[in-house]
Amino acid sequence: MVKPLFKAMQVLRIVCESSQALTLKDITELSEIPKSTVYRYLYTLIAMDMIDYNSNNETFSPGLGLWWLMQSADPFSKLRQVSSKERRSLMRKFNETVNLGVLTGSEVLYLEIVESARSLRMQAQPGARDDIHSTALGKVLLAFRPRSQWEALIPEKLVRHTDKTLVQRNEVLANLEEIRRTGFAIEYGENEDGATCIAAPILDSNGVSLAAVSVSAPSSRITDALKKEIIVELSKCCAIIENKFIRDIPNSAGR
Amino acid sequence: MVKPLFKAMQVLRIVCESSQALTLKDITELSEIPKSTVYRYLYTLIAMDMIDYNSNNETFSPGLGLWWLMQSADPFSKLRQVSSKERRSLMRKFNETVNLGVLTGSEVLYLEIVESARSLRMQAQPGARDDIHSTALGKVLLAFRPRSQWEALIPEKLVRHTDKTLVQRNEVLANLEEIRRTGFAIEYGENEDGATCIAAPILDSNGVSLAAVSVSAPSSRITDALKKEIIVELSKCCAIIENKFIRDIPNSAGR
DNA sequence: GCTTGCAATTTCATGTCATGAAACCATATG
DNA sequence: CATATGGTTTCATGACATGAAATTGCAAGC
Repeated sequence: MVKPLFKAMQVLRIVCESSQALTLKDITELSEIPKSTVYRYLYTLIAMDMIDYNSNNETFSPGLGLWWLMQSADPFSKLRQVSSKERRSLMRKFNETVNLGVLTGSEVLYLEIVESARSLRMQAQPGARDDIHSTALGKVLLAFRPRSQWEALIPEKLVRHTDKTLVQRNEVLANLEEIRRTGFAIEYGENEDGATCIAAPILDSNGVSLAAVSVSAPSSRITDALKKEIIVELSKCCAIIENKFIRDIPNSAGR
Repeated sequence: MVKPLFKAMQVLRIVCESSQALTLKDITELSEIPKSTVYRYLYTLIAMDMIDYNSNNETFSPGLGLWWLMQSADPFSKLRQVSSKERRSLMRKFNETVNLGVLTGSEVLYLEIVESARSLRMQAQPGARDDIHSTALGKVLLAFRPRSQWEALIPEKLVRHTDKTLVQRNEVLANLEEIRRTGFAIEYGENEDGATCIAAPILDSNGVSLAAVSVSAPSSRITDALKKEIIVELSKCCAIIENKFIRDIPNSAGR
């Protein structure tokens, strides 16, 4: 474990996670690392373009270097690109918000959101996270993982978000079984009151979920007929993405 | 200048810029840093989630940590989000590819591209770069910068991309003046044969270009009438984005 | 204009710890 | 079985990261 590297990354993280540009003093305090040390880290990171220095107000902010790194490194960029058209057309079809998410750690991560044009619509920011057990996206992602992961990711004690949240581990596990059978997840206000969400998985060639797509809308708008239609279109959409993705993948099958 | 940090960043960069996952040996050779040192860097970076280790084939690839950093740090995320709907609707209006770009260093950087659905269409990848002097996007971005920057960014010797490329500095400077007067740039096959591109700037409150939007299409499809229409719609689009962006900005006016 | 305060730089003696050669280990290949 | 290849660990060495403290630079207050 290389200490200067470790500490410098903390500094970088602090700079990146702050919404405002920070001064040396700020960073020193937040990181609890001596001033002169932080100073040298910053200096080095600036030389590498990881951090920008604004000489007007003597503040530090995230630099373009990171962006360059991501440009080639973003593990989801293929997924996003490949799926972008399908998700957009799905959004237009029902005029409801369409989300793309993946499992990270024990949460769902929203990668990208195509918002509907309606004024009453579901809203979230890319990068936001939610619990697995209370979202259709989360449950469908987990359902299509090896069952050995289920127990690890669904703890005994589950956070209640609304009246309808499943807080019993057994309930959730049963739900996962059903999702795995039917191929999609549906959730009525378990995560947020009045919000319904329908999700389907994007699977790799082994049948393990890579990502999932969901349509989320105010419960009031989701009639039974519409629900059926959404499920059909959503499944179609995911199947197409799956296909595209698998055909596109050879370049990531290294050496 | 903190050496371990500096070298570790090189390693990180190598891992990120490679299209395949690399082995320790690969990285050692590419970075020309001793094996054991690279090993420790990698180990540390893995602990920080900046790099992923795949134990199956003993390879290293970019990790999620970077993605998290970018999530909050991406200097263009606001611009992208704020402009996304306008650019999409512009694409639909003419069914031609719409680009969003910024100036970095002495090149144009394509931030995001909304592709038209036509089979003959302009294509580029986000993160791609082009010369300033041969693209509408580049010229419009530079035209709306202080004139003092013009000379610095337009060298005496200009690279010729096609028959039509302006390779005389004076020609380009005159062109910039005109663009500044008219408010948009148009380019017929100066960068690529048969490709026409029309661009307009997104300006900050001082009239300096932050970014630019362009419509690019095969020259054969761009009639005079269509050209005029595109210019009108493109200008409208940019004006709307400008407005949204300026209204949204307060949170980035730090401390 | 002088002083005071605050934050950014720079200095420097100290000893930590990053370093890389070499040894070691695990696995594949002939 | 021998050999090679690449990953992992060890270890003595001294380079260099470190942080306290001094210095500079700037701005506000008196």
